[in-house]
Amino acid sequence: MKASTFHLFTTRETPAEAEIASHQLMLRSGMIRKLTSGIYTWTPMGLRVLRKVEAIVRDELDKAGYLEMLMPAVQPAELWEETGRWEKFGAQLLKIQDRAGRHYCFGPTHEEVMTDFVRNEIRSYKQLPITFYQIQTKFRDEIRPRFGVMRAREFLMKDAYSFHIDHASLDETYWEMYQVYSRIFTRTGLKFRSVEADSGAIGGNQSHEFHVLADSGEDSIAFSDQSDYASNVELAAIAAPTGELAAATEELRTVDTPDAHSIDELVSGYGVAIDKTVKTLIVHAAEGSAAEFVALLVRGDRVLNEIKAERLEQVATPLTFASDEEIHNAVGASPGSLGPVGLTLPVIADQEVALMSDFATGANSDNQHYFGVNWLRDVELPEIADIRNAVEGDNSPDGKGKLQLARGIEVGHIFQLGTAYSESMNAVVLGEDGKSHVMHMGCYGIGVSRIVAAAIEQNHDDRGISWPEPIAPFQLALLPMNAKKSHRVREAADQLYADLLEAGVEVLYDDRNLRPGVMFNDIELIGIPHRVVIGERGLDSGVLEYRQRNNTENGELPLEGAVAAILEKLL
RNA sequence: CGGGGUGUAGCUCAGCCUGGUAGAGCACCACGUUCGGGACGUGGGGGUCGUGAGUUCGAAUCUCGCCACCCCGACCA
Repeated sequence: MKASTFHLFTTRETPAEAEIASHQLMLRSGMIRKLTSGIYTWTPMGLRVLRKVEAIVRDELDKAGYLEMLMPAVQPAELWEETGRWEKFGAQLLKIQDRAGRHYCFGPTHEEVMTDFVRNEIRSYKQLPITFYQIQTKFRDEIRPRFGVMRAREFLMKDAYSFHIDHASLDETYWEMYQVYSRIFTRTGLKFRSVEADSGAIGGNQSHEFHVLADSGEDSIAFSDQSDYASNVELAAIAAPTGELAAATEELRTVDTPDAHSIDELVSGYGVAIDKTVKTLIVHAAEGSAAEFVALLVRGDRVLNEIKAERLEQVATPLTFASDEEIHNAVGASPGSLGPVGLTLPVIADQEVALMSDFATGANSDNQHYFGVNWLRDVELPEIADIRNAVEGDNSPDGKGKLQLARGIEVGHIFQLGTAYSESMNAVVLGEDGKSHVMHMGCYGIGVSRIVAAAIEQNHDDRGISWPEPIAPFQLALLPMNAKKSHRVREAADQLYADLLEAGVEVLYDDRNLRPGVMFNDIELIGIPHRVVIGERGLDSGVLEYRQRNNTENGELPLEGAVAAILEKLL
């Protein structure tokens, strides 16, 4: 490809709207342009990368025997009403009407359409298992689109759905897909990690996320330093801390704390160590409980894990925090002054809290706290549970090692859906026993456009993008120096370009007749992995200059037999 | 959805407070010089100042409405 006709839409300045590196670099390198909030045009350069990722995904899925198809982006409301998701999906569902006033949505996902197709076409267990996939533009009306294509409203996604006669078959395909995903992400050349994930409200019993590791990632993942355990931090269980309840060394005392309405104020205003504070959160109790509310205790510097809390049988689903007014009515104090001592509500303490001694907590009376609180002596030890987010250094739940935290960008998610959709949509097949069986389903997503952004987050420097070779828009950039004046350079470059094309190399030939600095900067910004420079100096001594994008040293290649030498350098 | 901010040339921004002929740098076009790490000179094209009302002799500038975009928050005791 010649740069003169391919058009590079690079810019020197960073658009003000871009915050993170990948967004800035995608704009500056001319890969994308914003049309409106969360909606982007892919330029020829950007599209090349997107297609590279897509090709890897498609190739591995095809090899695994899964079947590509293409479903409509626009879907009728009736299908979504069958599963109840027309209402449940929420504001992210883009609803549209045709001229007759009929209701549709722009598909954010395709469980309904897929299940509808399969229930109409698949009749017998003999046709199972079967897995279909598509690579298609999705639309989710994100609450807050940001970071360019990383969290866009319109995005390219690979979604796959598998159908099975029973759970055992689903489980088999699920783990097969897990392996396929591992191969896909390995092939992209990105550092990634698969983690146990929340199977969430959809139900099902298995779910894994695949994360590209990057410091700027929106998700936090926890993994053991001594085993294979890895999990979304939201889900990461924490093994109970070892140790005994320490003996009390302080007297229980009531302290007037008119300035302390939060843990931070308690710590900064009254000299309490934050790991000697306990915060008390009041949530709604499960329906049918004796009490209306439940108190949850976590250490002052910890964060309640809502997924874990919601799983407690005493706690209402979905987790609902009591309002200030409800707290006042139930306890007689403001939210900032709550504590377990003298509390008449059921109390559940985080396992770490249960081992604390001499701690500070609200006195259930406004403007007062108890200091020097000790379990057993001052208040009965409550029920204990794991209800907080994991932090670095917690015990790994598999009993091996400590947890470490890393940031990740979720680029893949696999799910055992079970019969959630097939049941509500009556997707059944005849089994070997001659009876109807509700099909078991799995669904498997990959954020194709997000992978592009994630790859940049993981692979860039102050000069621009540095693509992993498998997804680079071009393998090689060919830069002639002063070709305008030097016929020798021009001819040598033209010839090498033709030879490289002949050899099947994806080469970007910068024939724009620009000053060298401009070409170098553009090519480095775009992030092409290999670069060959042809100049008068080299021609005199029969060499080409060669450099890799992630290197700052120049090397040389012989002009004679240059193509073969270049091919050696390519992946 | 709540809070904050910004809309002026393709991009980054100044001008607005204190109303009076719309600016800079980059980018773009022409010519010349230059040519191994974002050159220079000369000349030039390009903006109904987001939009609608209002105030005023006069509005980019003041007032109000609307729209768009960006940021923060929606784990708080």
